[in-house]
Amino acid sequence: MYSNELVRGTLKTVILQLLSFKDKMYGYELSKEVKEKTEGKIILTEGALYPILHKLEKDGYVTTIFETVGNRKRKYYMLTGKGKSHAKDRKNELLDFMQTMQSLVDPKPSLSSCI
Amino acid sequence: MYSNELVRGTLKTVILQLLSFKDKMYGYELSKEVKEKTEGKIILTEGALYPILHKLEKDGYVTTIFETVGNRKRKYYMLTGKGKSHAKDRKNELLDFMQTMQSLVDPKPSLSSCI
DNA sequence: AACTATACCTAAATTACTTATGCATAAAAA
DNA sequence: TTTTTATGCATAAGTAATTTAGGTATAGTT
Repeated sequence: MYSNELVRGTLKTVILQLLSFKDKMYGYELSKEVKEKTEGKIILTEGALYPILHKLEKDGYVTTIFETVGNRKRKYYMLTGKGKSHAKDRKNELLDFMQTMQSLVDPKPSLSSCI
Repeated sequence: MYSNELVRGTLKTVILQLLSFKDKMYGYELSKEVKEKTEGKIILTEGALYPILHKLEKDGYVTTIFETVGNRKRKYYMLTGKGKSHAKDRKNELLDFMQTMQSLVDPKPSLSSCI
């Protein structure tokens, strides 16, 4: 588990990115996916998740539909055109930021991450 | 300029890392260095900087000495042994986190960053 | 004379979260 | 059979790292 300060601020970008990989996703699914894909190192709690999703909808980045799958009601989120564009921007900003941070804390990085 | 959310949470790590590169640094110097090294993309404001430095001192990660250089009083910060160890830990956590984020938002990264 | 740079500091406000709680259904374990 | 775990949604109070805005002082620049 990473310290909260580090994860704070990246969650919206993560959600936007995961939504861009699929046609639609629901909240619980997003929560599970983040946990699985990060091997439990990043936990997207419900208290963070749902307010972010609601804000994305309010800002016009996602639209929603309810679907009932085997007696379970799910609220699916889908990126709008504006949302897809926003997701790309946020991703590019994050990648740029991480490169800047790399050069700042590790001026002479190893090439171990390269094939 | 990156969005505040993104930078928020990384500043303490950045400061610890910059301090680990030199024997001693003072506040204003840290502020200038972050701005220069990131080409203005990360601004370490005084309202963030000084509280962080004071907390680092309180927590025993740095010690301080005052020096007067040409009528200007500077407060120099130096990492303690504990501070050096902490700086390494924070750096490793940040690098680990960034790798996790990379794989999360960019599952098939380009190799453009490799030589 | 006013502005910019150097150099330190603090305090109120913001905000993205954490923690805690609530509701409902279904499957698994005790 | 009763309780825990998993699924699925949601909100609300509290926390803490900042931002924003202010203060003090000296020195060089316009």
